Amino acid sequence: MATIYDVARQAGVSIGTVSRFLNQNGYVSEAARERIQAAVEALGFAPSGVARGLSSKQTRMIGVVVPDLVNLFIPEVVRGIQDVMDNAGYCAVIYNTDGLGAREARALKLLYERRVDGMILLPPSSEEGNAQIEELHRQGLPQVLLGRDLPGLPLDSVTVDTYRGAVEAMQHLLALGHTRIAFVSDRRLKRLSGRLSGYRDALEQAGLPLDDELLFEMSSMYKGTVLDRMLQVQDPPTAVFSMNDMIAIDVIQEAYQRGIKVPDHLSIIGFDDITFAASVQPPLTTIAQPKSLLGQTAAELLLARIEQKASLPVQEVLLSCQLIVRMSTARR
Amino acid sequence: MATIYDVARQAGVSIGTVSRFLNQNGYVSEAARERIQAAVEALGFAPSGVARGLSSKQTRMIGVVVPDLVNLFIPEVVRGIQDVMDNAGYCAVIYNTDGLGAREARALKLLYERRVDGMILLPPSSEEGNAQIEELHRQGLPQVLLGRDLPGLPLDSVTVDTYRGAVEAMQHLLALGHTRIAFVSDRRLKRLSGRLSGYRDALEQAGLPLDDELLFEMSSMYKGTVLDRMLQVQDPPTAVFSMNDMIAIDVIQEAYQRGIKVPDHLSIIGFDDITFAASVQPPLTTIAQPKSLLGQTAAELLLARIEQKASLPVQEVLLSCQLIVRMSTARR
DNA sequence: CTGAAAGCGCTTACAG
DNA sequence: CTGAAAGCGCTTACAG
Repeated sequence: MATIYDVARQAGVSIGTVSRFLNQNGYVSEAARERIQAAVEALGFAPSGVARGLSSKQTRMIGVVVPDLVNLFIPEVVRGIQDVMDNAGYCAVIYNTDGLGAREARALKLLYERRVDGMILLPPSSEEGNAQIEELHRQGLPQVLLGRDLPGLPLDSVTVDTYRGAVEAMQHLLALGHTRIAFVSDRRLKRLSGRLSGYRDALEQAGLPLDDELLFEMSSMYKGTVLDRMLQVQDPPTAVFSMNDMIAIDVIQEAYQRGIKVPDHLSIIGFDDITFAASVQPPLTTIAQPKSLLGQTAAELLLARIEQKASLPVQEVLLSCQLIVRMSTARR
Repeated sequence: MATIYDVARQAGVSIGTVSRFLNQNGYVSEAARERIQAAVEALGFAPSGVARGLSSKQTRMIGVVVPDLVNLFIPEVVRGIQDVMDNAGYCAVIYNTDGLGAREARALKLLYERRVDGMILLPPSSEEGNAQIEELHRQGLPQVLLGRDLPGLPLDSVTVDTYRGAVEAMQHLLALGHTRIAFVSDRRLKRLSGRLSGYRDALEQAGLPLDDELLFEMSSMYKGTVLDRMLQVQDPPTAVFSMNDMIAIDVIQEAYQRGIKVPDHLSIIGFDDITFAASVQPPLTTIAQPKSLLGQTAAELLLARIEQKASLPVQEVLLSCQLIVRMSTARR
């Protein structure tokens, strides 16, 4: 593999000159330029990012820690991150944690050893992970939180106002005349409490009672029976607010199997607006999260932080959701 | 940021000894061990992967070039790759090409500059990309092709026998008594021709005519009208073999909107078995691809290649598909 | 068991 | 405009 020495020798100049040519900083005479260019091509020379990283103290790599790539939501966020980073000349190293605290801490450590210039961290948060984030922050590593927070640490972050989104989802249902509205959550996503607060507050504001019987949890334990449980409630719900689209789609399917028509007999609204939301039958009414924008914003915050370090004040960006009305909700 | 020099000084040994301790090769006295360990912890020392990479000439990073992360299929494959690589102590740098030849070539070049120890390359292939692959192969970089081939280059590869899968899909439909079977493809996926060949051969073997009128293309241009076009054929199809699940699901939705019952009036079979296939209504009969296994196998081939380089014979692994019968297909 | 030294392939002042 | 030299933080024989 050709090195800068090979190029220098073949072009009859010093490595310093080749370096200046490569980085387009400092002067290089036209004559030298041409010879170097020719040598680079003849040798198929590609400068070593590793050596560069060592001497320049920046790798132009960033770490992205995600809970799961096999989830319709994450890849779109990652896409947004990569688009921005790619443009800025950075590579993204993606690490899966499976939502496990131990793996999160390990991912952070490994990425740090790799000397990434910064990191973007997605949920969920764990104690081990948080401790590691704190440690890295102390070491001066730029980090941006995406969709999660870590009280007490002055870190940049981007979040979606899911509370507001939940309120909007509820207002949509309320405006359609529903008064018995179920909330379906997922045991693993307990932390996403903004949605539940929005559900509660919207109900309260509408002067409706908060009935714990209308709170359901879709766990593997119960899988496939949420709807059954709903129907057993006296004065059963006429509408369902699901904490995410995946769950909403499962409920739609359960309804279909029992001959319950959506939205005629039951209205269902989801959350996220995953790619499939528009393709199910009936197309799902949902609260869209700005997935790509989330990623892009996080990337931009990180870039700014990498370039300015401590001199920049901490930024916390809050993005808003959007109600997408499709066919799964109707007047009661 | 602490370096190996800081650790050595604090522990009262030379950096060579610290290095030996870190890599657990060579002897280090018990006394030295303890002092070094203490110094490492006190300083929060994490050895620089960059410096390591430069001197050891291996970065323990691999590149993964994918067409698109926002596609139910890819993330699962990537997952399989990461699981294996992670275990072997490698990081995966993922690069998106959007299926664009120019971006593919660029991705390869950038990854090479980063001195990844090897790469796994997913479809589609492009001329620019192929030229770059050839160039890198000449430079001695280990590369594994996943789900694609590049005739003429002796590269390791893993592929799924989609031809066989297509034949099985067709045999399933034929066994149900269908004789007029449509094939729906996607303009962007023209290259995935194994499926089409399987469709044709199965028909031929069954002694059925090959009717070009039954070949449809789902392109954005026609989007939403495939079914309409199908119904205009005289003696219209009673079953549809779709080149992938996404398309199959779109067709199901179109059918639903026109009041055509699946599978009563029309049987539909997909390909891939994406996560959602089981969640649509009716649950989709499909040909499952071993997504995670594809990734794992590619990772294992690459690992072997990295360790043994040229001494290993070229390996070409062919994985098989599996028919998953659900509810979208029925007797004619 | 341990240290001194060279080397990995670049960048970056510093002279000239 | 250009070269010589130091340095980035490790690994790896080589002596001892």
